[in-house]
Amino acid sequence: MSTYDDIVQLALERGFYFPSCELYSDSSAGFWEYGPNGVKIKNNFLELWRRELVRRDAMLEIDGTQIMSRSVFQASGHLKNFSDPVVKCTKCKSSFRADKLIQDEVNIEVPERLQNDKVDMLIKENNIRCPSCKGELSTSERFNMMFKVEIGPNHDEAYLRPETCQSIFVDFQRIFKVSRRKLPLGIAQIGKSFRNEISPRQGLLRLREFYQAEIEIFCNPNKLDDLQKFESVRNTVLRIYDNQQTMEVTAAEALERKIIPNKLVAYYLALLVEFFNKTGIVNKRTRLRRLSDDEKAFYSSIAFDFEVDTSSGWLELVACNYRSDYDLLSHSATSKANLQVMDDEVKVLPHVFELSLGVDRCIYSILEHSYFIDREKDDRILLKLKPYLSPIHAGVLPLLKKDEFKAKSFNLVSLLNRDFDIFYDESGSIGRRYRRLEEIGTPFAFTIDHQTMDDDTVTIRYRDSMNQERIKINDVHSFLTKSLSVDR
RNA sequence: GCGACGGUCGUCCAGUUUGGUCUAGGACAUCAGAUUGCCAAUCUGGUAACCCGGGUUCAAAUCCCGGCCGUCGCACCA
Repeated sequence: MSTYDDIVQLALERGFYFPSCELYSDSSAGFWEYGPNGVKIKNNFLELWRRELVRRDAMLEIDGTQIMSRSVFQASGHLKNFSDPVVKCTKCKSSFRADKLIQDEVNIEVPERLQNDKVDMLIKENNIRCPSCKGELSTSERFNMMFKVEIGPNHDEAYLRPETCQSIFVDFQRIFKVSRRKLPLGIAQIGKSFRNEISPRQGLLRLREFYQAEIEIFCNPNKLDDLQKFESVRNTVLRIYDNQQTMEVTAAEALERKIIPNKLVAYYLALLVEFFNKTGIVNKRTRLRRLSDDEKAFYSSIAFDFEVDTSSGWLELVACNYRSDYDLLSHSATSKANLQVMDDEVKVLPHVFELSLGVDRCIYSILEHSYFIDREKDDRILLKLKPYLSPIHAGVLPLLKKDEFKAKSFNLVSLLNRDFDIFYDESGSIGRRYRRLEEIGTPFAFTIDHQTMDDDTVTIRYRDSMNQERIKINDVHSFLTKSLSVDR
């Protein structure tokens, strides 16, 4: 059984995540729910993201709507670029990209944005038939990866956003005006995005409805190397993959060797790497892959993918794109608003460097890199999650199911449960209870035993080492506070 | 979306070939009780499933058709 299967099984058994609407047989692929443990680890992950990126760099966070008007996607290019003409064979039901099919069959250039009836005409004129069975082709239809929704009684056209960043671009002007901030300015957002994938697969790795945590850095394109705060990350080691090889260089070296073109990009890539070093994802199994020209999105001039090695290969977690002025320019043109801002007495249309993170993929990767089977100890399964990411911070367990043990336990629980995620468990043997806790990554367990009755100390048991120590009940709260803090 | 294979308690699996024995069985997990008292112990008892819809039949987990989901391959992935 592969690690992927292990994780899926653990997710199902312990409520990390599971298929949406599974009670009903008409549930669709590509939709997954986070269960109780999954929500907690996701929240903890996002709080770490806020800490290490948003707060550290004094970014501003917003929360935009998921439904956005048609014009937004006209400006962003999604209406045009996100939709393909598709024809189906009436006989064998195969479907084809109409523009590509015509191009292949008749060898003429077909513009992507050709009207449906023109496509149909071309197919008819050239007598194009199904390439696999020679059956007759249907008239063409548009397949757009965006989910269309209708608003109000007039069915006004709108869409579920296919990426969260559009909210940031359309909100930029107001935020910049009212926040009294200067360039460069990071605006961040956590939220859901929606893509009508043709064939979603592999659980959390490819979803139709998914979480993104995006950061858009608005900057003056003439000042990309004017960045004092770069000094704080100049020695941060980046693992960069380029030309089929991975090299480890500091941020400063990467600049000197022109692997990264400017300080601004280098600084944010370094922040991102430092953030991931605190997630429990193994550093040596990550890389910043420099994208070649033909892999880049059309709007991107500099592109790195932050990737992680998983049991199903290298997986893209964060797309880092220098989008230049593509977004603000097109929103400016479509909306007729002037989106220029003042920077040092000069009017400038900001450029954008983007860090677009796929939350669900990160959660999966963290689970996979944390999953261990302890062959020394009866093959116990444990998730070696960072304590601050764990869905349960600590267990509170009475050694015996006696009233005085329970009473002491409840006291301890009430001392802790407003500040930490605590699980109280009195059922079964003590060993079994420890095993259940460590399977969901709980780093500590406090056991109320006979000695507790004498001196108000409890046993603390550590997940990874299984070691035990005694600690005063009154010190437990500060112990947890200290143990759950994130290293600087 | 196409093709191949699959879908049975929370999880994994048996049963499907040859319809009736299935009132659907086991293991692990879970719950209650007993026992033990610091690492998945033991005993007793319990909860819990044939993916959905239609068809064939006296009778369907089992055969047929359609749908949905999953795995893999192809295509797709701004």
